[in-house]
Amino acid sequence: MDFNLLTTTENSRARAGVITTSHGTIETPIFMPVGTAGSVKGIHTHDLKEDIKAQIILGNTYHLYLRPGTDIIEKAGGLHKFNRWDKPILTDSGGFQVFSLGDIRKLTEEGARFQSHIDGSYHMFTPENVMDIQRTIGADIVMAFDECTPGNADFVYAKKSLELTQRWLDRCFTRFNETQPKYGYEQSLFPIVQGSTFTELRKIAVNHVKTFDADGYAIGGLSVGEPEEVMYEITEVATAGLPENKPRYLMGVGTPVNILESIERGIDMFDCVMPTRNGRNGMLFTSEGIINIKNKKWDNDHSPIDPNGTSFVDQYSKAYLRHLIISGEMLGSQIASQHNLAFYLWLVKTAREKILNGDFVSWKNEMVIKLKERL
RNA sequence: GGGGAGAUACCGAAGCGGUCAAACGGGGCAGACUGUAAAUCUGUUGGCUCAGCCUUCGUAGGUUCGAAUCCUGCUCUCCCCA
Repeated sequence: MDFNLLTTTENSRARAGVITTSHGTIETPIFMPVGTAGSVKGIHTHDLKEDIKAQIILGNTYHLYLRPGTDIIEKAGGLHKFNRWDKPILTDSGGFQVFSLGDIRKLTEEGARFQSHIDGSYHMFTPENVMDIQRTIGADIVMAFDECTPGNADFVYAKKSLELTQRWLDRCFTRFNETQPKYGYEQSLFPIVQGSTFTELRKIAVNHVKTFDADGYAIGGLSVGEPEEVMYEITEVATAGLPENKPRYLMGVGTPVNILESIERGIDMFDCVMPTRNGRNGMLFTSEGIINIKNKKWDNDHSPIDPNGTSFVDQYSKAYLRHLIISGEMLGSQIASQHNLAFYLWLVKTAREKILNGDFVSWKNEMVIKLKERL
């Protein structure tokens, strides 16, 4: 994998670049739609590619391991073949599930013992087997197995948690480096910077991950309950310390505003369930502001969902989409998800253009005001 | 013609003398959602000059300190037998 940093802006840390992988290039900053169980919920890969213009999508180690199971994915020839997505894929390691599954898991030095949310069966994730599973899934970018520290953790816990993540990272790289890709193309391992809301810990984490000459670096443990200003502050601390010539990935973020603010702070890659999950639940992100399409005021509004939208679904009317969502029609979820994803991709693409043109910051400041508006 | 059952808030449906403005579902309205245990979850749903008051349980009366709940008349629905 290769990263070519094209430009940085003078009055901010925002940057534009190109990542080259075995499955094609990714123009950064980029948003990566989340396809947890091997599918971006409700969206065909055809539309992902042709309409939404996604360049890379996510899969999830935990979910794919439990179902359908790595043996089936291996038999398929890897996730790209299994789900018919021939562009880059990134898999999350399951670290976030270790965090979000709460009381059905237990952390030890060895790894995370957890119960399947599907059938309650017991499983063990270790840095080693998570690397092996991700080798089998065959993602272009695989994530280190970490503990996603809660946003409200105290210093003592956060420090302990970071140290565990660091020891696990060493083991991840050791295993990763002693194994080979299974399908003939290169894979890259991204370490994850933890340290919760503590600047001091984040700096330690950054210095640690830098000791590995990784193809890219992720920042995790944000947007997990801490105040937004803290998230921005920590993002800034992290990007300031990370290598310039490698992509930086802010995991799990976020709202359109979060994304623009984080691009300004030097982030290149994002993923978030928000466009799809909130879309299914009736929330639309548009260039004019946020729409809750379930609200009664749209019931007789026959204007397009987003007149400036780039997706073909944007020509459906608000009244029709409201009807579909209210009626529980699956097409409603699909249209809303597709619109939101197309909007997110438009947003990062436009941000990129503005960075390349040198007028990112002024554009961003205007956009942020609009994007916060509730229509 | 004879016998029986029933009418409760937007809909369905509990309640069967006080703790009932009335359970529960649905529908309506609103909110939440950030590396997806989410096509999920939460709140609210008679009115008002709102820690109180007013109007509501088919309808008109009655019994009672007190009724959606008991009694009588009326109206309407449904079922069975002729």
